[in-house]
Amino acid sequence: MHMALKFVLLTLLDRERQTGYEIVKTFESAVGYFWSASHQQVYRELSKLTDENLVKFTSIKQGDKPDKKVYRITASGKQDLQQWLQAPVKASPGKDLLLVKLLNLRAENVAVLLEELDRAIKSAEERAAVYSGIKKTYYSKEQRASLALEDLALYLALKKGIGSVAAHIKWLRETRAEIAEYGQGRE
Amino acid sequence: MHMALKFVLLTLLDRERQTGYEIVKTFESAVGYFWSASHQQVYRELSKLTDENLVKFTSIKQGDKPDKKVYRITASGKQDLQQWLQAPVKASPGKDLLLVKLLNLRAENVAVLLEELDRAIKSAEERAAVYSGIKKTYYSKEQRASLALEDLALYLALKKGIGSVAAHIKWLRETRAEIAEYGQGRE
DNA sequence: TCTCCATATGCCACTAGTTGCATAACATAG
DNA sequence: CTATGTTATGCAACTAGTGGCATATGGAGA
Repeated sequence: MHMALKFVLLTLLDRERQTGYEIVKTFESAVGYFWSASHQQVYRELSKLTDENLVKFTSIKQGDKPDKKVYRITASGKQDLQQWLQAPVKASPGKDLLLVKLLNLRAENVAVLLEELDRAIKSAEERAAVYSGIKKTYYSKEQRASLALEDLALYLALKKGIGSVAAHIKWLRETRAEIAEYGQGRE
Repeated sequence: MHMALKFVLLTLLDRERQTGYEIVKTFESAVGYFWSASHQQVYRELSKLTDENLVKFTSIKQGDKPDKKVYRITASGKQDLQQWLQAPVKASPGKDLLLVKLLNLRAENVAVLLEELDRAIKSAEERAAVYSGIKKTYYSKEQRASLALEDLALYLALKKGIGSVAAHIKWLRETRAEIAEYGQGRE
């Protein structure tokens, strides 16, 4: 079983009617933190989903802009989506090139790997700050108290992001310290 | 810049000479927690790396088993690897189908999503137990004290795994509780 | 004019990943 | 004998992902 993008698109179109362009924009914003796909992929998949009658579109002429196709999920599409929801998600083992780089750890590579870790720390801290800002702006205590069930997912995704980036920063710092200590002559 | 598997293979062959089969086995054990590739991919890539003179192999006849090719990295390969080490790693935004599923959150899907979360909690707890067992078996305090620099990477990978699975379990539990609370009629 | 940006869609060629199949050598169990 | 497992390698077909190119409509700036 694969076809993950299919179900991502069905999910998004189940929430609201959208153009391919809007979906691509979604992947560049909120959803982009936990899914992404190029516009070529999106249009390719939408075309297939249309052929399979899982979605349909309405063409709309826009005077000031190019024409657009607004897609919506069909009843068949809803069925497929519901079946997918019932099926267990297979967790995909991640790929972490930073850890691969650390496999190259030996005396002559210590400096370059410490640089990599410093970059990673900086980048992770920036990401943590972004998440924190999003939380403050969109999910204050009051805003969270009035969140509808349908709007909870993005908040939960944010919480996951916050928790995992914090754990990552913790690990990065400890790793950096441990390697720097080896570099000091421990080995 | 892509070709990630290329550098994973160069890294592994820089550490020790190996057959394609051994590399695949590596992806099924320790390294598999942070990288993976099918045997078809491995052989395809090894073939390309050989054509590009980044690795070379020695064919060995084995009486009781099929012949094998033992690969090793060339000087060119080492150069390529070193250049890659100097270059910043691009963090790839993850893909999280569980979060995509949560986008389907509404009253009629609460039960099925709670089931999914329960499965995820169970699975994550099992993974945490595996990591804990590995730490206890291979990385006791004494063993860690005598770890060579070259052997640190797998320990650091384990630490990362432990930290991130803990954060994940925390989030899963909080998420489950929050959704169950909505299901109790908060909405 | 060109370049960049926005909205909007699409084709093409290639790489990376997946799945199925295959061969060769051995072993064990039913 | 078949089935399963191991060690060992490889081909083929397909899907998923990436990067480049393109068109169409508009805008702004150098």
